[in-house]
Amino acid sequence: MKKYNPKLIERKWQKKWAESGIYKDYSKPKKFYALDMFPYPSGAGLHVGHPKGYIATDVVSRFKMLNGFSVLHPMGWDAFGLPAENYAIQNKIHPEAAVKENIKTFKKQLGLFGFTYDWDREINTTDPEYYKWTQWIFLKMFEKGLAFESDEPINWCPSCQTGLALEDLENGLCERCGTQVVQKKMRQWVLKMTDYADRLLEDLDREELDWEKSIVDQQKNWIGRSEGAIVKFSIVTNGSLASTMEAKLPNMLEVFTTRLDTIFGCTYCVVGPEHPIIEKLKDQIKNYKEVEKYVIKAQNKTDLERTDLQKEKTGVELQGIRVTNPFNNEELPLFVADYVLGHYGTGAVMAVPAHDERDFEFAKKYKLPIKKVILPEELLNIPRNLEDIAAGARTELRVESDCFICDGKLVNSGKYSDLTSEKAREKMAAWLEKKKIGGKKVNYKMRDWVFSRQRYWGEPIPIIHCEKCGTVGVPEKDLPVELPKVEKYEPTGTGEGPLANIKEWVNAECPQCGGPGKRETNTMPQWAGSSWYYLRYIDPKNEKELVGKTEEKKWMPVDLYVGGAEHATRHLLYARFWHKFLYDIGVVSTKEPFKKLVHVGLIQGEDGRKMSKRWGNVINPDEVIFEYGADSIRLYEMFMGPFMQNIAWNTKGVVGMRRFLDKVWKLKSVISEQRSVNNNLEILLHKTIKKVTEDIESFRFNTAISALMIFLNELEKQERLFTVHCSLFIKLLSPFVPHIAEEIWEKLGHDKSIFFEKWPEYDPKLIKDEQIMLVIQINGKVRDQIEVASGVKEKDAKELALAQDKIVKYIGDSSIKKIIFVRDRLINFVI
RNA sequence: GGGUGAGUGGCGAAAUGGUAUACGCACUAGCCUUAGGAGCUAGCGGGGCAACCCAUGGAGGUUCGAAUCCUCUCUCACCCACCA
Repeated sequence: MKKYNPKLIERKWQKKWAESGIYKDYSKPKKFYALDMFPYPSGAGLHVGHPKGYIATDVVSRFKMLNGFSVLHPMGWDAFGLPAENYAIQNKIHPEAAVKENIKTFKKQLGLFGFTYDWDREINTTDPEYYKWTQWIFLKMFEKGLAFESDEPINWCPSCQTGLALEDLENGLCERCGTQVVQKKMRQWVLKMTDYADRLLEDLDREELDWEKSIVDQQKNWIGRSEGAIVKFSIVTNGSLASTMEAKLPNMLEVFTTRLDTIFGCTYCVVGPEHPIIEKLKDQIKNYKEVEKYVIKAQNKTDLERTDLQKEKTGVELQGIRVTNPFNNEELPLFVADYVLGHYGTGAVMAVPAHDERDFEFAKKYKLPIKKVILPEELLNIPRNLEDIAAGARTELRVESDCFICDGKLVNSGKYSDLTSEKAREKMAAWLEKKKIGGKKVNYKMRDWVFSRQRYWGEPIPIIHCEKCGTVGVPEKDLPVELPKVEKYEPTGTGEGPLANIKEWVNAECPQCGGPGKRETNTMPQWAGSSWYYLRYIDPKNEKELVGKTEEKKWMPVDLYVGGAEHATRHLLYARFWHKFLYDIGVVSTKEPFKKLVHVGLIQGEDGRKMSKRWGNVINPDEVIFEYGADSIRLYEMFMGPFMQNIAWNTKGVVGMRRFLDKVWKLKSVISEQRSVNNNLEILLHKTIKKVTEDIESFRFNTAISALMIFLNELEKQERLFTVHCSLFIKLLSPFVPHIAEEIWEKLGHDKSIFFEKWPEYDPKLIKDEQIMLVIQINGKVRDQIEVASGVKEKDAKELALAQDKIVKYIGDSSIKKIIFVRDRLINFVI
């Protein structure tokens, strides 16, 4: 018998699979679309952590094939964007060349694992034939008014020299390079994602959406819907209402609040430093110099400084300006303070120090009045019975500081006093609406998507600026607008993209009037191409449409999507947004793109830290495969623990998997005859079929594999092995370790691939043991166990149990108070 | 500060109200071997000669019975964070 030699076997089968194209049978009636988050091909190549998710989708894909599904399992490259470009700049290669090189490496590395990818469907986001459609989607959004130009200040990374979306920040630092982001006012393309906020939120609760709770919660949190109200405070300047229409001065200050019930406790109002009212009322503000100084200082602060929770709150009163609370006509001071954010709500708030911690802090510092208008309900119904107090009935009653931020009952609130917070909010909002000075309003934390980057390596935005016609979309027939090949592509830092330097590219005819125009020089962000790629796999060669209708209907939605949890609020939100837009314009037929979403846990370095060059703890899969074989690493990564959990790599673990496969390999030589007998092994086999089937379906690969190991251990104890047992066992193993499974299958005398076989079904009659071990407990403690026929009745079990010496001894003279009998499991005597 | 999840042998972990520690790694002893980063056999939570007792971060509770459910508490990880 030859030794198990994974190198030979794996090369042989990978070649055979590629030649025969067994994975490309898309003719079966049932479909399954298995998708991995495609990688961006970095220069470092794959480490052992990357393939974990890919292995899982491959296991499920093969499992589904065996269960009679047509399986679409594609792979491609997300190659635009900052990481690829920064890598190219650092290594002084053109990004296009770098990407080409890196893809080659990645593809070679992935090839070693024996995945079922249909490489005919390979896509690359930097391919003009691909980004033609990315640009097409942008144009459609532009046509519908969802893509527009804006001059709002945005987050600017001084190191990457580009604007960033809110989603690209980590604690106010650039997510890519860690540089502090600054606010910069500049012309930007923005996608109106907030128009879809409600649908993005609501559809997360759709029944057919089988997503992990943590990711659903993260998205909900990010979208951040909050129901509140707008209240208009009238503005009083120098003692009179500022409604002189001639001067066009604003006469109302709009604030947003979720706690309208606390409005009688409002003792001042605050606007953020960005608020336009400051500029507009500058002549009325007595201390304008001081105010201006504060505003400039606040604007120069980085986001990190400004949002630092530890820092003390600061602000300046706008002297000469007062605002009036419409509910009680009280005149209140107005402040500017940078704890109020310009971009959320109306950029202005009513401050209620008694019931908001931030206002409380500010009011204490500036000695502003604090007026209580909400009391905890418990305080109003103090229990008469002192014993209740002793019993802890009032543990809920805790007023730790003078600031009470929960709902309760209103006091000192005019006709609204004695109402609960919830009721008061309803009534007050209704009153505001009646008086036309505000009303209910829903706000979102999520902001529109800042969609332009001042960089070279991205999809050109297909827009031409014409002096006469303004911004004009490039006609569909002229797509793609190809990214020009240039020598110099470093960022300019001026706010224009590097493309601005290429005169012959920039100057273009206006598609509308034929006059001189200039091309848009900003490019799209990294996330553009990945926002719809799953659709292109379905119909990658289609030149006329983004995706053909028939093909789209056949494959969508994606049945299984596997990837890292870090994409919960960016890629997954952007993709859902684009998908909903494509649904609205009739390109796709499903409301949501991804049916089941599973996130893959990180594989950390052997030192428990994140695998990275910096720590020198990177494990290269090529070397592991060279040493132990692809099947061993596949098996190990699925066995190492719960799929979603982060776990440190341990090469010793791969050794164990190799030992297991060595034993599997040896089995084939001792198979003696083809016969089935009904014995314990048969029962175990059917139990194993059940367990492996269920575990693969629910992503519990680790326990599926352990069941297979238990079965092998049992097989090894047998004197004679029967072909039927071994065949079924190999089939169960095949999704995990396809190469060795094929080889053994062939050696067993089959001339067709094991993946043309049918997945084994268990016999429900066989998974019931005939004899079971019945546990005997006394007062819940295990004291003995007896072998009895399964399905034994309580009466018989009791008799048998009470006949055991040990039990007799334990019970002694005590009387049995109660007997608990759990069928086929235990009998418990309470004495 | 908010959200989510998790704490079980030397290590990765299993068990979702019913025999805690399956399976794998590491380790120990023995066999085989010129040798072993190979293979085989046995052992492997702690204590005890034993009968047994004690153990799932900690403290209570519910239950005939709790790693699992409830209350409090400690620790760790990830995500969000002045969102009014």
